[in-house]
Amino acid sequence: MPLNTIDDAELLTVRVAELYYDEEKTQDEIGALLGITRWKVGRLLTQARERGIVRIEIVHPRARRLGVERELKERFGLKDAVVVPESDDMLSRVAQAAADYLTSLRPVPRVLGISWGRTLDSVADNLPNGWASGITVVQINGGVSLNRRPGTASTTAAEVAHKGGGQALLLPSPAILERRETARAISSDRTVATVLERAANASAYLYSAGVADSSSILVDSGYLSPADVQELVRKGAVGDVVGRYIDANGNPVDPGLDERTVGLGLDQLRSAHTAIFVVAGEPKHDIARAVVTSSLCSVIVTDEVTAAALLEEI
Amino acid sequence: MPLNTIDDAELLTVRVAELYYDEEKTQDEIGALLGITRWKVGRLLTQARERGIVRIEIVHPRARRLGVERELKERFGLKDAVVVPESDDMLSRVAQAAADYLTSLRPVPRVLGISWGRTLDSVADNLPNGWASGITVVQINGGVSLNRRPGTASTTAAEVAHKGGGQALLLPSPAILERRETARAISSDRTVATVLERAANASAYLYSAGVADSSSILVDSGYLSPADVQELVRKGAVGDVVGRYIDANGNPVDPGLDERTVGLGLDQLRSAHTAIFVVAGEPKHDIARAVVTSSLCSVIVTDEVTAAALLEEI
DNA sequence: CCCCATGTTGCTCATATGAGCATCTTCGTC
DNA sequence: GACGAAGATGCTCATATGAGCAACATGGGG
Repeated sequence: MPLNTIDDAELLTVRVAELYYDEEKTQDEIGALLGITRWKVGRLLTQARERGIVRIEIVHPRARRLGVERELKERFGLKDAVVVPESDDMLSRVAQAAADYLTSLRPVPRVLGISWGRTLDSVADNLPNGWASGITVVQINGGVSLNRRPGTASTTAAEVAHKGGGQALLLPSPAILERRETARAISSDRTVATVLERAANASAYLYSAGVADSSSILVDSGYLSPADVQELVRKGAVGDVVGRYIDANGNPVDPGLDERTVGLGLDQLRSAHTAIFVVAGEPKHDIARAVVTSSLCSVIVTDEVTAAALLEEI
Repeated sequence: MPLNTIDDAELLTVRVAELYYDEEKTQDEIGALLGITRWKVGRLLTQARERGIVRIEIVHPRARRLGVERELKERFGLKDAVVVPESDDMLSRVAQAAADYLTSLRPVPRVLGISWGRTLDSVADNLPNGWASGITVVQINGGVSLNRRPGTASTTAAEVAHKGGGQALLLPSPAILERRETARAISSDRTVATVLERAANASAYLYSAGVADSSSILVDSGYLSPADVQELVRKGAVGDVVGRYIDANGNPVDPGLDERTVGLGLDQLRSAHTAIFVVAGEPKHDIARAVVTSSLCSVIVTDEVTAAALLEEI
């Protein structure tokens, strides 16, 4: 007794799909061959695609997932979304995609505000020379000098500016200060205030986010101790955006800390016309969710795993 | 410096492919969107398919590999070939395919000669009831009674016949006898001779092959000892076809043994109009090669791994 | 600097294909 | 067995697409 789990119509569908896609026969020919009308052949092919018997895949390092992008845009009211397929090195794929996006962004931004970190670094690396002409790149959060690896924060901005045939405007301030008063003072100092003002008026922003754990670049750079981060997590922090720790709802998790942080405010990001959020990797799913649900970005660039996590019904 | 390994034209190709296959836009629309003519879009799509950027795959347990089938037919001058994609259980996939092939074979054979073994068993299992009407199934090589598992050889033929609404003609003889004279005697005995004669005039044959090692069903059934097989291998045996051990050139490896074997001769198989050879699995690559290169079959049913091995240039 | 070889582009036109619709089956309900 | 709903089928017709060709760019040798 053959358990004919697979029904006859399905087998026919498979044969039709083979003849059409593998053998490149016309629907007419296939109809003649199998003794069915060409319309039936056409319908079977539609079914085959719908039911996943025929799988059409675009295999390329720079391929994107337009279907998922559409879903993201609809679900979170984004202006745009870029989703790249899974791969071994998703950070660089996503960074590449972000660089592509930036390059083809119209109108070309005159002033671009950027944050810094490993992700932004990678984006800078992937930008082609001449991606813009006469761009002004403004750092939107502090970060000079304290880093162990020299100049991470500033070189990112410099590279982006250099490749865009323009100049970088660095924020000459630590990311986080020890006392609120110092933060206020430095923010109103002319050298810093000027940059913050340019940052506030940037035509577009490009930034990433950090995870709330000791692997954060803010810990690495010495601004926070692992214990500080643990405390923030206890208070509900899921990660940081431009140096500011937020909870799942996108609100600063520690107002005191927030006041000690120098850089663009979250609300300025929220009201920006173009705020491109670049995020890749499993550990950043929570912070990514916080960012998109609280409208911190208008454009997201990410990998399909993160996108899927964001789209999961809760 | 971005190492632009991927050239711009290729990126365009990818975007076009995405819009066409994922977004289901027309070539016209894509042209308008990307500022190129629809003919260019069409050409890029052709390229994308040729260069493997777009991969179209038919995912189905009963899918086949028509491209490989064509190559096999050409390379080995076969009347037909059936190749199924790789899977966990290739034996049953191949058997399923063989059953499908037999069912759709035109003209429907009146008399079908079959061998026996694990592969043929599986084919029988996969045949649907009513696959033919009034078929006569003739066993083409000996094999009664000695088996440990009762009746393997005969039940296969019986099942094929039963499902085809006909009757089985069993070969009432051991596969291999101890003395040449006994083999001659039994072959000319009326009960056996009649069957052999029907077998010689069958309108189609369906058979598999065994590997020349101790896992062979001929060893399992007690006709040969592992030592016998070792000796045959030493003489160049790659496996057996309808009980007869052959070398890589398709010649009997041990004439003495061959004379002691009861059943259809290899030359009768070679001159048959329709000889369907069913073979699956890595270990049978060598015997499969011997069969196709020495024209023992006119039709092969196999898996794509075996097919690829056969097509490898030597 | 010119010329031919080679490849690329935009086109015409024949063909392949899908949308939309009328008709025909099939099957469950009364 | 009659009836209607849901689905399958074959068709017309507008549209999408690929083949084939002429015009055009490109890029080495002379």
